Amino acid sequence: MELDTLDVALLRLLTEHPRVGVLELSRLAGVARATVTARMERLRASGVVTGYGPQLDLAAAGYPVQAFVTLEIAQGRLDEVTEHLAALPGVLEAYATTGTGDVLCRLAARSNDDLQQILLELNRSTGIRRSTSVVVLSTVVAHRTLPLLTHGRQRGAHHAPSYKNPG
Amino acid sequence: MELDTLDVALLRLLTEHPRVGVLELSRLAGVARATVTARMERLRASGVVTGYGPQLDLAAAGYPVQAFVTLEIAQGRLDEVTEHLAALPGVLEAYATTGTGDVLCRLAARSNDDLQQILLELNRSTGIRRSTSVVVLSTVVAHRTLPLLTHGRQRGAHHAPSYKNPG
DNA sequence: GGTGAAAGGTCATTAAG
DNA sequence: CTTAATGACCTTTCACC
Repeated sequence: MELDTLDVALLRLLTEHPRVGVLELSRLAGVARATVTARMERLRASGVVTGYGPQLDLAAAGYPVQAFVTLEIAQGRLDEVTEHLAALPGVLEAYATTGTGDVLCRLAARSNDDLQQILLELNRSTGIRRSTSVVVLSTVVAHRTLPLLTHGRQRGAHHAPSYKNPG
Repeated sequence: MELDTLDVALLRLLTEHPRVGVLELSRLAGVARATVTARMERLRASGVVTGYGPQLDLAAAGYPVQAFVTLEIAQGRLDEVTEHLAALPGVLEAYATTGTGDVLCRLAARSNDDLQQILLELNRSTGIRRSTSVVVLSTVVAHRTLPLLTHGRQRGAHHAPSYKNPG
């Protein structure tokens, strides 16, 4: 779905003033309340907004150590590894990628010792050929999406850059 | 801060029923309203909950391509690169890490062409010696934190595993 | 626990593509 | 003509004191 200015404005307002109601949101955005309701429903229905769950600072919650682990998977055993990863609470997210590694996953742990335990558990999967891990030292750019939606409108990259559209 | 069962239960309820009020939350959790209010304030004040902003599916919003890029930074030029990364909307997050790379960052783009543009812009920083990128093919484990808080209670990893705490 | 104030739902009207 | 926004109605529900 393509987001217009109002959509992005609403998302920004929701980000800055997290738990405001629809009425105040409509005031802040300068549109009618029903409009806000309709837009939010549209964003939800289209799958752009997947939820409004609380955003957690894992470090503050007692998990100050994070790491990225690149896994090489034995041929045809991704499903098995997927199950294994999903069963480990320390695995925050995992993605299949191109490159020499096959899966990149992100871990959180209470300490370096705890991280080592998680890595050991992780490597107990026989579907994992090899793993390389790097520990997060500091945050350079904190997680964000609004700049992309606001300024990332450099279209044309997929609008026929050097050849005309077929047809 | 250490989270107890009620804290985790509230966070789970907030995740599943995003925009419910405190009253219904107290009913769902089976505790008094004031308790919920106090806990939520405590979670906010302690920094565990940083916000309730909307969670976005970038693919649904028109950015289906994601990539992880490992950067090697020229000695002492991390600040310069940090500024550069922060100025690029396509950079979703970035972390300084151990390992042969110095910074791991995550990008989103409208297409592979768009991704290439972003990578070119990224590499225009003279503080970046070398960059290696992998493209995300699929999600193996979707982003989550609740399993960690719920089951990730294997404490003791930082409770003097093989040596006593320094006195 | 009481009270002022929103949320949520619906709808006819109107503006714009 | 289709789609979307609007302002107004109402009832229920919540947040605050």
